[in-house]
Amino acid sequence: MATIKQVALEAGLSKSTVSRFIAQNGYVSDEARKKIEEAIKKLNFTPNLSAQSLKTKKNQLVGLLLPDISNPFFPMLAKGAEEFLKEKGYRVMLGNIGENHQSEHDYLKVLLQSNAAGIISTHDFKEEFPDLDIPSVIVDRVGHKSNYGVFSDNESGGRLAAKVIVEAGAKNVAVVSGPLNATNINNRFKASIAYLKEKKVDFKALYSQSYDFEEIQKEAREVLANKENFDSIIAPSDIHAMAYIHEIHRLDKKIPEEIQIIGYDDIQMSQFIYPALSTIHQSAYQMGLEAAQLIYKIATDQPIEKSKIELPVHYVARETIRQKGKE
Amino acid sequence: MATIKQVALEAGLSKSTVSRFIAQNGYVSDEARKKIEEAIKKLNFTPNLSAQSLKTKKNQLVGLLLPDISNPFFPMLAKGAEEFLKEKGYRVMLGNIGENHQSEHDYLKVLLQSNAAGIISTHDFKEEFPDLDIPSVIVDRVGHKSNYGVFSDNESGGRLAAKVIVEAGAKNVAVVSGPLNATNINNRFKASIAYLKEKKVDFKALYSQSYDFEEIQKEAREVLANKENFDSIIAPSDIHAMAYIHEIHRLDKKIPEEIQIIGYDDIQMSQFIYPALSTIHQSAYQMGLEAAQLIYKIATDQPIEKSKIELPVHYVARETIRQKGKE
DNA sequence: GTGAAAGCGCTAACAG
DNA sequence: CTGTTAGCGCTTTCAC
Repeated sequence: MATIKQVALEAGLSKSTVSRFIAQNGYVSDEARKKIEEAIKKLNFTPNLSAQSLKTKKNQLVGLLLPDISNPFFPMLAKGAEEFLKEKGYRVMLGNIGENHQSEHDYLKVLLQSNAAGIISTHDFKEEFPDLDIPSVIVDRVGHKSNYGVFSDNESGGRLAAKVIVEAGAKNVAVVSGPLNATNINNRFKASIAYLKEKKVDFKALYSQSYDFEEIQKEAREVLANKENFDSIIAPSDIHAMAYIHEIHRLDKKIPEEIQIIGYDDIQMSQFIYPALSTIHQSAYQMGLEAAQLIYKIATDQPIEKSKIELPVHYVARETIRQKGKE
Repeated sequence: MATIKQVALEAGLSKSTVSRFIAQNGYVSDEARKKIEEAIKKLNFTPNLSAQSLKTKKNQLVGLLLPDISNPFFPMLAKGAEEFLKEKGYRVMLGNIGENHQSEHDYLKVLLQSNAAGIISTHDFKEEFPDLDIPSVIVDRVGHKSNYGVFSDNESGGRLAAKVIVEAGAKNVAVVSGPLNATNINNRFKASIAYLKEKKVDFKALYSQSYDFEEIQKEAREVLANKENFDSIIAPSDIHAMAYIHEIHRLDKKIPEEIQIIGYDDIQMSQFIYPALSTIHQSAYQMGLEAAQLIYKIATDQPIEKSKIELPVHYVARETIRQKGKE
C-alpha cells in the first residue's frame, strides 16, 4: 500500500500538499493538483484509514446493534441504514446483540475505541452508560431517555389493531404483549387494551417472553391449550402471529372463521403464509434509513429539525381477519 | 478516552511496559502488572484501535459482502459469521453489495485501507482483482479461482431435487436456473438436468435473472402463461419457488396435485407458506460460521486442513411434492 | 524486567 | 499556494 509520502515524492511536492489535496481542504494549485492526481493513479494510492482516524479522531463508521438479525424485521432495517450510509462514505459495523448484555457492552467499547461516528441501536444503552460520548439513535424500541429516536406510531398501531379486530366482530380477544422491556411493544399493547376497554370488549392480556419462533410456539401452544375460547388474537409481531397460526392449524380451527388474528410489522413473509396475515404495516427499511440520516446529520453538524421521528403505520387487510359484511 | 501514556504515568511505569501488558507479549513483573491493572481500571482505559492498527498493520475486522441482506438466506449466514467472529474478538463490517460493482469495489478499497483481517464474500472478486492482498473466503457461490471457499454440495443437491420430483411422478418438468453468474446455481442446475436426462424425463430449461421477489414473480407469470403444461418445477431457491407458488395460486391450480414444486435453501419462511414448501436444505448459518473460522485460521496462522469446505444437503419433505404411493 | 527512542501514515498549525 | 514541523496513540527494537 502506497503512502502519502511516496505520492509526495512522486509528485515532487510535500506531504502536506498531498494531504490537503486528499482531504479537500486548504489551497492546492491546479498544477500541483494535476501532478498529485497522476502520482496517486500511478501508485494506486489510497489513504490509510487508521492513520487518518488516529490523527483526526474521527471515523466514518457507524455501529448497528440489533437484537437478532435472523428476525426478518432487522435485515430490512439494516438495509435501509447501510444503503444510505454507504452513499455518504460511511461504513457499518454489524453487531448481533441478542439479549446478551456482555455482547452489547463489548460492541460499545469497540465502537468507542474506533472513534465511531455513531451508533444505531434498538436498545437504549445510554440508560446504563449515560456518559458514553458518542452520538446514538435508538430505533424501534425508543424510550424516554433517548436523545434521538426513530420509531413508528405505536400508539396508533396498537389502537388500529384493536379497532380492526373489534370491527370484525371480536367478542373475546387475547391481547398478547411482546417482551415488556421493549417500550414500543408496551405502547402498542396499552393502546390496544385501551381501545378494547373503550368498546367494552372482553379480553385477556397475555405476555410473551421471546422473539424466538420456537419459544413463542411453546407459549402459543400453552395459551391455546387453556380453553379460554378466544375468538381473536392481537399479536405483538408477525412472528408471534405466525407461531399462533401454526398452533391454531394443529388444533384444526379455522382462520379467520373460528379465530381471527392480526399481526404487527408486515414482514415479507406475511403475504406468503396461509392464510395470508392481516397486519399493521411499519417500515423497517424506512426506520433504518431515517436513523442513518440522523447519525449523518449529527456527525456532519447539520441542523436537526426533529430528534424523534415518528413513522406512520397502516393496516394491511389480508386473510386472517374476517371481512366486514361477510360473516 | 485515556491513553497508554496516562496509564503509564498513573502506574509510575513507562509506556512500553504498559504496552507489553496490554499486548500480552514480553515480560511484565507481577508487581508492575498489578499497578497497571489498577491504573487501567481507575482511568477506564481502553486502547485506541486506530493507533494499534496503524502501528501493527493489523485490524481485527472482517468484511462481510453480501448480495442482498433482505434475502433471508443471508441474515442467517451473517449471524453464523458474526457469532463466531465476535467470540474471537473480531468485528464484522457489513456490505450489502447487490449487483452493484461499484459498491463492491468501494468496500474492497475500504477494507484494504483498514488493514482488515479478511473478507467473506459471495462474489469471487479475486477474478477481477487478482493481486488484492487480503485473505478472502468465498461463500455459497464458489468458483474455481477462489483459494478458500465454503459451499454446500450443489451437485448432490441438484440431483436430489430432480430425483425427488421424478420419483413423485414428474412427466414434464420446468427446471429453472437462477442467475447464471452464480457458479453454485449452475452446478445444481446442471446436476438436475443430468438426472432428468438419465431418467429420460421431459424437461425444459428456464432462466431467471433475479433474486428479487417482484422480478421473479413477473418471470413466473410469463412462464406459466405459456401453456407448456408443466407438471413439476425445480426452483433454484426457495424465494423462486414461492414466487411460482404465488402465481400458481392465481391460476387456481392445485399444488401438488396439478403442479408440484421443489425449492432450494430451506429458509425459515418455507415452513410457513401454503402449501409448506418441500425443499433441499442447506445451512446458511453453518456456511457463515465455517467461513469465519477459515478467516480466523488464516489471520492467526493456523494450519488449514481444508481450504474448500463442502457442506452436506438433505431433502425436507413437506407439502409441495406428491407423496410416494399417494397419487 | 523495564525504559528510551523511533516511527507507523496521516493532519494541522504556522511560517514563508 | 506550499513546506516544515510536531504529534495523534500505540508498538517494538535495543540498551541498561
